[in-house]
Amino acid sequence: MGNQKLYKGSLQTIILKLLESNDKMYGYEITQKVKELTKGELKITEGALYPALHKLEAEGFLDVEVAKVGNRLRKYYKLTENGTKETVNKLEEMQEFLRTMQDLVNPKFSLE
Amino acid sequence: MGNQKLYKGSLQTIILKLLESNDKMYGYEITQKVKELTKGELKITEGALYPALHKLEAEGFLDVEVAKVGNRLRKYYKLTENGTKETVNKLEEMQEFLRTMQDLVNPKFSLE
DNA sequence: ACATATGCATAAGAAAATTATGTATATATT
DNA sequence: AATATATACATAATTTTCTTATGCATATGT
Repeated sequence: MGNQKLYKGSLQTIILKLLESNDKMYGYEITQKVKELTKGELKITEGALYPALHKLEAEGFLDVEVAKVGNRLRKYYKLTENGTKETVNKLEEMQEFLRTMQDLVNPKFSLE
Repeated sequence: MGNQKLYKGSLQTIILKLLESNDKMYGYEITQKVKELTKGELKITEGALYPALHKLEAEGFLDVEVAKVGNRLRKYYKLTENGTKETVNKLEEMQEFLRTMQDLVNPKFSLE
């Protein structure tokens, strides 16, 4: 780790991508999935996650469905129609960012 | 553009990388170089750049040399010994970040 | 009994940017 | 000659996005 700050700005995209792949997920599940997929490199904190989910919901990109499992509650989030479009946009932006950054820090041809 | 916020957290790494490749550069030159290398996708603002340079200098990663060109002054920055080490570290962190992010948003095998 | 895991949430503070503003010289355009 | 754009530095106010701390509650493992 130590490079957590590089992830600044990418949380929304990560959430949207996961929901595109998994139909519906709840908050805690997202934190665990990210930890698993990144082999522990990225740990999403609740202080970042829940506000982000609320914001995406307020913007109309996510729908919520509350479920009771045993005696505990879960809030399942899924993409709205607009959320699906937004996901496509965000993923394109992310790809462009990754390409640009790759070229900047590890240029194949000596551009600089 | 529109994805400027994804670059949050990567400015220091970009500066260090450019100085590793170009020996010495001044602030305005850095903004132009980045604009050129990213084909206009990333525009570093002065409000971000100058404080970042001052911070890197204060941390002992950069040395400054003031030059007068015509009637205007330039501040040339170059890596110190520690700055060179820091650059290696930052670039490794960046590579790991880029790999992880690539796997997250564009997995080759269906991991999710 | 006690620690850890599951599950939600918000508040205080820090970090890193954007936007706005300021100063000054040099060059190109009308 | 006047005006706009480019070059060159800098800082202050504000915003965005996160971390850290805290709070509540249930479930499970030791």
